[in-house]
Amino acid sequence: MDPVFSDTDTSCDLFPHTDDEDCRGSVGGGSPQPEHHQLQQKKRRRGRGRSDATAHVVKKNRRLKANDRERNRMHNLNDALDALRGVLPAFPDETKLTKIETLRFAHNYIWALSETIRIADLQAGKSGDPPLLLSPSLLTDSSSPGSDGCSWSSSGSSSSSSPAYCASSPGSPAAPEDYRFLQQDPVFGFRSFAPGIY
DNA sequence: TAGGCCATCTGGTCCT
DNA sequence: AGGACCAGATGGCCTA
Repeated sequence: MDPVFSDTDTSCDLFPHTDDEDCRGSVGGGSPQPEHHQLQQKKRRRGRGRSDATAHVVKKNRRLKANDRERNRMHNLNDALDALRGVLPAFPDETKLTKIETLRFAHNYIWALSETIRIADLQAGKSGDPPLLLSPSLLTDSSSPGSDGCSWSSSGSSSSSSPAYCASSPGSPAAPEDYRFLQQDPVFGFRSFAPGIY
């Protein structure tokens, strides 16, 4: 971190006019010189130093404003991530997804929903039945890998729009037979149910 | 205590 | 010129 612009900086940066000499007195000073020379140097230093200090203050203020904007920007980003967490299936232990987990999970979640729709449409086309979208039976097929008691209810008691908690694995809706290629990610575990994301 | 996650600061770059 | 975006650095907190 640049000590010059750190927030814990001395008043020299923020209030250069309050203790002018203390702040810049050491710059180039220290060596014994004749009095008028010292005075001239002091004047010169003062003139040059003031503009330097002014530029310094301007720079510092700009930096502080930029820091503030950056902070707000990151807060907005975090708010968006929180909103995203809010629409993703929750986890039984209520552990908050990390940022990277949230993004990966959202990616997988969207992918899984798309697959669900695609497969449902295919099945509907074969049988002539009306399209079956997000069927609970489709998503909770107990024979499918990764489905160990997870339930998904679009009209259940838990939530009108969110899938219910998974009993032992976080979040991911159970996959039908067609999802047999889905595998647990060694790192992400059940939270990852789409291949080839990384 | 090491490692992961996070917030914040910072300087660089690009865009308006 | 100023703002937005980005990536690196740093330090704090938490957990295994």
